[in-house]
Amino acid sequence: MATRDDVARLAGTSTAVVSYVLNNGPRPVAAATRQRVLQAVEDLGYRPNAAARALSRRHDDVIGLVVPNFDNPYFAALGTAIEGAATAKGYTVILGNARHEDERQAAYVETFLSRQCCGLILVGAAQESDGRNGPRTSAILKREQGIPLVSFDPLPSGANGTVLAPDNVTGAAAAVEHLVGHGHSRIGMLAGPERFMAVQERERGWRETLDTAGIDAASQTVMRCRFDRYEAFDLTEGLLRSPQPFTALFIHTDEQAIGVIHAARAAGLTLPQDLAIVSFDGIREAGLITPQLTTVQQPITQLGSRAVDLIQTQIASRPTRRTTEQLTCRLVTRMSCGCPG
Amino acid sequence: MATRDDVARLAGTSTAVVSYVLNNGPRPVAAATRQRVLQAVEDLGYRPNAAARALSRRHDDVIGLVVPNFDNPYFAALGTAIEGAATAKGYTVILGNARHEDERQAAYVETFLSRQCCGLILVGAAQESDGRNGPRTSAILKREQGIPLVSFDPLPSGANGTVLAPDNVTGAAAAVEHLVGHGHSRIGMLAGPERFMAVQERERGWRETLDTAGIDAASQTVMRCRFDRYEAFDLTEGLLRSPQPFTALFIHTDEQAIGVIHAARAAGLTLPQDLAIVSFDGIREAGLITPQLTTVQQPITQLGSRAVDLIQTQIASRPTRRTTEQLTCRLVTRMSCGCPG
DNA sequence: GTGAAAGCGCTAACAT
DNA sequence: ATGTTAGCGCTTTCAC
Repeated sequence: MATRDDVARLAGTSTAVVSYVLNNGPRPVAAATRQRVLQAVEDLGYRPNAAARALSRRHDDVIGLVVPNFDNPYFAALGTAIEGAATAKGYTVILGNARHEDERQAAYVETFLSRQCCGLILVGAAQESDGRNGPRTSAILKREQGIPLVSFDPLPSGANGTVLAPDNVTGAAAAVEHLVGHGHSRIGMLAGPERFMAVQERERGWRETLDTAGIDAASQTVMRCRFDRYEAFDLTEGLLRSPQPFTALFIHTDEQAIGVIHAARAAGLTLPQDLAIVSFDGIREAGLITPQLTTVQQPITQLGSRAVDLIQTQIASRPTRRTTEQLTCRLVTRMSCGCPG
Repeated sequence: MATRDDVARLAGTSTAVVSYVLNNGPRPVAAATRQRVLQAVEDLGYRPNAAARALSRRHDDVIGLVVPNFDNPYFAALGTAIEGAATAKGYTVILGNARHEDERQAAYVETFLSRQCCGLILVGAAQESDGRNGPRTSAILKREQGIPLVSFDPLPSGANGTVLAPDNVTGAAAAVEHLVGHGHSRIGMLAGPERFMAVQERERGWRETLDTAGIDAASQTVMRCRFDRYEAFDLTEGLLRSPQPFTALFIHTDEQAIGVIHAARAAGLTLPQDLAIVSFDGIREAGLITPQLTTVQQPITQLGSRAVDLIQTQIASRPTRRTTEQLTCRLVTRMSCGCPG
């Protein structure tokens, strides 16, 4: 493997100059010299050693991204958005799959940090009842003052960075209002595990909207299951075979709603006539499934690019406190709610 | 950030000893000394600098994995399997999303290589008409002699490593035989883009089985579309509204079959009565959708762990030629083919 | 505009 | 069993 020394030798210059041209700085280089260097790089098939560079610079243009599970289309889409935005700005992203385990998330964070990554983006890996990151992850984050950090969950106290999220409460409210507008008064909720902030927020949006509409939320059905379609299917399949105390359901995610659609089909129900549903996220599949899902569309692309922007900002001036930022969602009406489509 | 010097100082020993205990070798360390070192590491919250280590060792225990698209459940599952196997063996995997672009795949390969990764696993990113990797990726692979390499597509000539894949031909044959067994004689195929090896192989299995059964394959319908359910939906939705010259379809992937199921529903067809389908892959969703998919199940977990084993083998003795390895699939009969389920 | 050289944090051969 | 030390390939300050 050719090194920078070889390039310098071939170009008849010093190693410093090679750096200057490869990095476009910090010193200027004469056009002719630059040409010779570039030529030498080409001839040698030279590839810079990123480890050496990271060691010398004490940081690497790599963003560490941890997602809870890339089998989930929403996380896959968000991951793709983040990766796209990062790549466009010249960062490389390295992806870890936490599988919803604090241990694994912590291991990835350690790995990324030890590789001198320039920032961390953590998606939906809460483990604690207060919606914060799990103990192992939290411990690392608290120690790691100054690392650019964007989290889609609340940060542990002591960790600095920004919490980025969709406006769950408002989005959920729009969804439930829409269902009320369709004339429903018995509107249940299929929520997620209680320890997630997003779960709590969407549930709050549901509850408050119901109350505003004069419907007693406390007497409505609340069900809970994990985020995947399979679990939602298992939960609702048997249940939907008998009459239920709701005519409509607000569902925490599209992914879960897809499970409900399958379960309803298995139970012989026709949606939206027998059961109207509205969910949250706006994954692509929401537009494919029958009935097409009315859903609260998250600005996934913007969330991705905003996350990267925030990392960039924090690289420039290290985070010294926690900030929060919410992006607005918009209700996309399709057919599952009872609209003509 | 504490360094190895700090640890040595606190433990009252030399930096070499710290390395010996942290790496469990290459020299033995007295139990008492080891304890002091471990204690110092703990006290300082010391985290080794992976960049420095990679620079010094000239390699890093990281496996670079490139998938074409992690929005696709099959690739997500395979990625998860690979990641799980790698983690279990002490490797870290860094994931790149090529989005089916040679440029992007090549960029990831470069990145991984420049970070001293110890091996490369490339999944389904063929770009050439012969099923091989695209020009940019191929150029890199050819130059990079000796890097442990596992590819799920054919390797460019000049590159060494092993091509790992399911036994597509045999699997496809089993699927088509099953359809013939159900009494179908007009069995079309929904294939993928022709340039992929897997596409050619599954198509061959279909063709040969038809011929063996005395059915003229050349007069059967062949359709093609990309690997996602959306494209399969778009392709077949209009089409299925009018009578078709096939009563059964062998579909290249479950993902595409899901698109067909949605399209059939939109067209008012009932599966499997109006159209029987069998597909390939065995993703989890095959068991959820209605009708449940009869499919050729790939041994996804084994493919993942085998890929990592192969990397490990090649680390021990560098690859000097190309080898091929196929894993057997098995037909899982469910309802989409016409079986009672 | 260019070159020399001092590190960055770690590994491992060599010495004790 | 432990310590010394010469790199690994790159960046960057400082001199010229």
